[in-house]
Parts: sequence; structure tokens; C-alpha cells
Amino acid sequence: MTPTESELAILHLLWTRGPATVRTVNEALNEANQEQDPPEKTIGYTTTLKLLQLMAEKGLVTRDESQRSHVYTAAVAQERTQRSLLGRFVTKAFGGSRSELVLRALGDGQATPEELAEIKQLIQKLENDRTDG
Amino acid sequence: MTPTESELAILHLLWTRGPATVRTVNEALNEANQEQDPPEKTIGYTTTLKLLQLMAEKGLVTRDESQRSHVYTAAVAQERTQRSLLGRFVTKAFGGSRSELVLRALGDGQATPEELAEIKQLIQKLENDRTDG
DNA sequence: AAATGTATACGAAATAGTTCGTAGTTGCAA
DNA sequence: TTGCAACTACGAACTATTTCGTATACATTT
Repeated sequence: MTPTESELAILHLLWTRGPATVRTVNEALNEANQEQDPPEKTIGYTTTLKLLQLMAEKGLVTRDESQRSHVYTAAVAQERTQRSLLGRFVTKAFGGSRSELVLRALGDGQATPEELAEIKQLIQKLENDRTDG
Repeated sequence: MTPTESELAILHLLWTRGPATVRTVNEALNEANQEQDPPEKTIGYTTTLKLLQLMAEKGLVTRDESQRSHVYTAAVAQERTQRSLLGRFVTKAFGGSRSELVLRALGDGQATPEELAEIKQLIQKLENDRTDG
């Protein structure tokens, strides 16, 4: 089951901050929205609640109802989800070419030297794996 | 103006194949859909027509009405559009981390040696630019 | 125990995107 | 000059997603 855009924003919060209540998620979403330029409209509490309820139905999150404030936890793995979304995205936006996507991602001068080094290492490893095996 | 998913599929055709009529676009879309697994439902002619009309209104394409069959041309640059979509995507799916996205894109063994070499070259160039300038 | 604040549940409106039927036009071939 | 095939225009249905109002329950404070 692939998350919608709003659902993804919530998943990302749960992945990075761990399990959370509706209120926590809602506040975090709105904080993130305010940091945008231009800032987005504030999201109502019940909107976030409804989204989390739908996500629970879909199996994207689980919830612990033992407390009055239910606690939601991401139920899909970050890596797997990102891979799947990336696959979709690269198909739609780059005609399936991963390298085109990577070139575009690196090609606007946003990447730090550390990031570049990290990626270079990964490529090295991939090339070695190929010649070894 | 940022294209929807369907609009993007059309833009991609126009970018790679150049200006086209509704019929050409429609047939190309359906060909692409059939190659999928599982194949998608065939898209009706008037659906594609309507999409192109909406895209023209939004300024995503221009059209030449001098012939009976109007000819549509992409009106937004591929690189600029891809950058903008990529920015959105990396924010939503990777919390803004470009390198995470790149690692994920390269890390599943789908990239060919040629692609890897190409990317290595780009990194080299980026690093040189940095030390030079 | 009443009032208040904070929860969940859920229907339904609002919005965005996609799809197509139908009407009307145009060009061409019989 | 009639008929057919292919075209555009456009309203409206349909789907998916997001948003929120309202009802109701629970816990805490007064």
C-alpha cells in the first residue's frame, strides 16, 4: 500500500521521531508548515486525527489504544517505502532513468562535500561488488 | 505551475519526442501503459484531449492551431520542471536529504556500470569546481 | 456533580484530478 | 452533396484525497 503525500509527511515524522500521539503529530506538521516559505495553512486537529485513522485502516501505522491518547507507530519500513516511492517517481518524472535523477539531484550545487564523498564511496563499493561477484 | 502525474507523463513524451498531436500523444501513452506489468487500462482519446487542453490553459504546453489537428509543444523546460519536482519529492519522502535520495537510488543494484561512471564523473567535476572556485 | 478541557469517531463537504459521453465542426472520398 | 472519419469543445460524472464540524466520551478541576 503506497502512502499519499499527506500520509508520507506523517510517516516521515514517525520514522524520525518515533511513536507519537495525534496531537504531537499535528503540532509537528504545523511547525514544519510554518517553516515553509510561504507558510502553509494550519492543519486542524481532527484532520490529522482522521488521516491517522485512515492510515491505521490501511496498515501504514499501528496504534496503541491502551492510553486515552492513542499512540501511533509507523508500520511500514522507511527504506522499503522510500524505494517504492522512488521507483514510481523515477518512472514518472525521469522516464525511468535513475542516473538522470541522480545527476539532477547532485547537479544544482546543493550537495555538501561530505555527501559527495559518501556517494563516491558507495559507487566504489558497487563497482567492486560487480567485478568481484 | 507544477504538473500533476498524468500531465507529467505527457510532458515527458513531448520532451523526448517533440511536438505532437493529441492522437500521437494518446497512442504513445497507451503503448507505454501496455508495456507495464500489469498493463494499465487504455486511456480514451478525449481524455488525452482534455488533459492537453487543461495543460494549455495552465501554460504547461502551447498549441499550434493552424492545422486541423492541433500540435502541442512542451512550454516548460524539462530540467527546470524536474528540479522543481525533485525538490518537492526529496522534501516529502526524504526529509530534504538529497544524499539520502541518491544513496537509495543507487543502492538497490539497478544502476548500470555506465550510469555509475557517469555519476562518478559528475562528482569529480563538482569537487573540482569547489576547490577551483 | 457540574463545568471544562481534551480525546476519539465518523459523516459529509470541499478540493483536486481523471475520465468520458455527446454535440458540433471540418475535410475528404464515394 | 451525401456520408463517413477524425477533430475540438465542454459539461458532467467519477475517483481520490483532504478537511473539518459535530457528537460523544473521559478525566480533571472546581
